[in-house]
Amino acid sequence: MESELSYHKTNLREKIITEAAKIISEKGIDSLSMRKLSQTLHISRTAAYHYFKNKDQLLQSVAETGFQKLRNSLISIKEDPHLSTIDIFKEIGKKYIYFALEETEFFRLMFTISVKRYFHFSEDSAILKNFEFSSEPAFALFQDFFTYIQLGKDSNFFQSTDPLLVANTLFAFIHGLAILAINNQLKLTTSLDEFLEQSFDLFFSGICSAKK
Amino acid sequence: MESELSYHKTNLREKIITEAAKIISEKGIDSLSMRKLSQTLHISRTAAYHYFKNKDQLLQSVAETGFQKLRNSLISIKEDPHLSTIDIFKEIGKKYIYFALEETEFFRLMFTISVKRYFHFSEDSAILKNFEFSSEPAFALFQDFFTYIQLGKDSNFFQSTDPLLVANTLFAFIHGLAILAINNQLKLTTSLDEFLEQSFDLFFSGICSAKK
DNA sequence: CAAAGCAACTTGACATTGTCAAGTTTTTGG
DNA sequence: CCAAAAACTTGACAATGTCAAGTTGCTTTG
Repeated sequence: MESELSYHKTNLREKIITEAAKIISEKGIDSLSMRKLSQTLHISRTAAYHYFKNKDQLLQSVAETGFQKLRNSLISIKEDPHLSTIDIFKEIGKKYIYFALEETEFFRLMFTISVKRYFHFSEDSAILKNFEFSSEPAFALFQDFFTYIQLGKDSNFFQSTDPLLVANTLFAFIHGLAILAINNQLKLTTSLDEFLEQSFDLFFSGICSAKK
Repeated sequence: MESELSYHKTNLREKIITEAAKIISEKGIDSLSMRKLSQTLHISRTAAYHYFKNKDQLLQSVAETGFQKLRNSLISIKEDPHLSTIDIFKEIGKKYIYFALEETEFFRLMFTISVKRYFHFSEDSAILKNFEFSSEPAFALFQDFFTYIQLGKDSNFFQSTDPLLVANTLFAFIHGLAILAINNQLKLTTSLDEFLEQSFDLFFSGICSAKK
C-alpha cells in the first residue's frame, strides 16, 4: 500500500521530477533546494540521490520534460490543414515564444542546464568536451524545425537550397525573440502579438532592399 | 600608503568588480563566492557588503561592465570607412557573436542577472514590476543598434518604414545566433564564420520566396 | 586641537544548502 | 526462508550568503 508514510514509494523518480518542475515553475529556480523538495515529498533529504547523481542531473531531467512539453505543443500545429506554409511557421514561432513567456523559469533552465553538462572548467580554462548535440533532447526540437523546413523546401517555399542553413537561421531568430521577450528587452510600441506578426513578415520577406 | 595589509584600500569597489569579473571569466560563475573573492582581495568576508547590498547587486554591477565592453567593441566598427551598409551589419553581428563565444560566462550573466532584479516571485506567481528597459545598460546596446539602423534607413537600405521593428528583428536574430552558438546548438556543416556569412545573407535578402 | 561623528572595514554567528558515508529497511530471486 | 540487492534514512561536514555588533581610521566642527 502506498501512503505518505510508506517506506517505498512507487514512481518516486517521476514524482521528484514532477514536484521539482512544479516548484521551478511556480516559485522560480532559486527556490528549489534538494532539502525542501524532499520535505514536500515526505522523503528524506538524500532520497533523490538514489535516482540522480546530483542536483544538476535532476535539473537536467526536469529540463528534458520541458523540451517534451514544448515539442508537443509545436507538433499540434501541423495537424491544422487550412494553414499556409508561412502561417505554419508563424504559428510555430508564436507557440515557441508564448511557451517561453508562460514557462519562463522552465525555458531558461532548458537552455542553460542542458548545456552545462558538456562544459567543464579546468584549473584556468574552459574545455569543451565531446559535445554531441544529437544526443540532446534539444536536438529533437531542432529536428522538428528541420522537418518542417524540408516540407517547405519541397513546395519551393524557401529561397536557399540548404535546408540546414534555413533551419539554423529560423531557429536563431525565433529563439532570439523568445529570449528577448522574456527578458523584456524588446522595445514595443504595439501589442506583442502584433509585433510578432510584423517581425515574422519582415523576416520571411527579407529585411534589406539592396540586392547582392 | 596602500598595501595589502592596509585597512583602507583605494578604489575597493572597482577592485571587487574587476576581481569578480576575472573569476567569472576564468573559472565560471559557479566558482564565484563572496568569501573566496574576499580572500583573493585580502579583505574580510563581508567587506564587499559595504558597497553592494548583496551578491546579486555585485553581479549586476559586473554585468554592466560587460555591456560596456561589448558596446565598445561594436562602436569601433562604424569608424571603418570602406564598409558597405550590409557589411557593417554583418560585422556587428559577428563581433556580437564572437564576444559571446569568447566571454561566454560573462555574456550569460549579462542576460540573466540584468533581468532578475525586475522580477519578484510572490507566493504563487511571478510578478513583473516597473520594468524600465531604458534604465538598463542593455538598453544602451539596443540604442546603438537602433542608431545604426536609422543610418541604414536614411540610405534606403531597409524595407520596412519602421526602424524600431527592424531593430528588434535584427537584435533578436543576432542575439539568437549568439545564444545558440555558445550553447553549441547550431548544426554546422561548415566553419562558424562561413555559416554566419551565409545566414546573414539569407536574413537580409529574405528567407522566403513566396510573396504576400 | 580635542571630541564627535561618520565611513570603512572586521569578527562572530547562524541558517541554509549540497552531498558523502554508513547505516537501516524493504523487496526480490533462488 | 534466506541472502543479496534495491530503496531508503540518519549523521555529519564543509561551503556559502549575510545579519548584527563591534573596531579602526579619517574628517569635520566646536
